Amino acid sequence: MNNTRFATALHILTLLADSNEEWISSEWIASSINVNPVVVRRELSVLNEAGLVLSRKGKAGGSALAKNSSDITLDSIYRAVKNSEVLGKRNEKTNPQCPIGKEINAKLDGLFSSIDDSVIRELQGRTLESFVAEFH
Amino acid sequence: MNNTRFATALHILTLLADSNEEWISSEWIASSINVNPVVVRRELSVLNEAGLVLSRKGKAGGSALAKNSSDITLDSIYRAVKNSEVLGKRNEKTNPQCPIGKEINAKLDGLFSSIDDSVIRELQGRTLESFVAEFH
DNA sequence: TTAAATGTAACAAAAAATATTACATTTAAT
DNA sequence: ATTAAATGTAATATTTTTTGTTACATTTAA
Repeated sequence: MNNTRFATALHILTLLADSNEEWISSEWIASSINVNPVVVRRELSVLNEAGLVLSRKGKAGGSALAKNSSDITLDSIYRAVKNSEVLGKRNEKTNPQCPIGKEINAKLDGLFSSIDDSVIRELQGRTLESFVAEFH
Repeated sequence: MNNTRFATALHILTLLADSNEEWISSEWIASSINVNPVVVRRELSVLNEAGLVLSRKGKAGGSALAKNSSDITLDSIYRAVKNSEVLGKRNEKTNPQCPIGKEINAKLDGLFSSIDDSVIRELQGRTLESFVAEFH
């Protein structure tokens, strides 16, 4: 994760959680994050697929949380936006002639996914509600 | 971490651990990983700074582990190569007019570093020796 | 019918990661 | 001493990833 997707997604959800059931526009969200509205809509679309937000089109459209912020744990956000593993990428063309090169990616698979799992577990213990509660 | 640096570093160290005290060349390491030797030398230099490997120049030069593989925990490798946080980057230009935009990066700091810490702890429990032992 | 919103494709630009070239320096061995 | 083989590293190029932008079809409330 060398990108801003998690920060963007959590920012979006924090605004929605803080908006008293109002449907807020991507334009408005974008101005808080200070990124292009299209970037926000793209992320909203991902969060929608993950079942975290609802959106509606048309005049008076916008987005809102799909469930209570106490029922949204941070791991679901992470999972929705994650596009790489914690320990990064493997070298894909390791030498099959070399005993180490031949096997290392299989070994890395186990390590990489167990580290990823530990992050997921850590995030499962935190809710959007408690994150939002940190703001006053 | 959306790069191959951890995989590359661990590959290098695995080869060194497996090499019976021989000093092996970056050329040889590169052919196992299948990357450019300069990439290997750059990473060796980082691992050297971290106190994990020794290198010597000249004919019959090469690299070797600086300490026993049982004394190398994976977190030291991770720390040496890590150049981004687990949850990625923050949006750097959030809106100071917005109550959320104004504070979110401070809140993310706490979250991001506690997740990073949990990864470090997880990696501390694993040694290079036991990783290498998985190969036969 | 119009205004204001989403949804998304297509493309552009910027940033990050990786590869390559070149060469100075070091050191062992002949 | 000279040579061969290695590291160290700067400079640059290329590729991949990330982010931004433009454009426009579609939806919906007023």
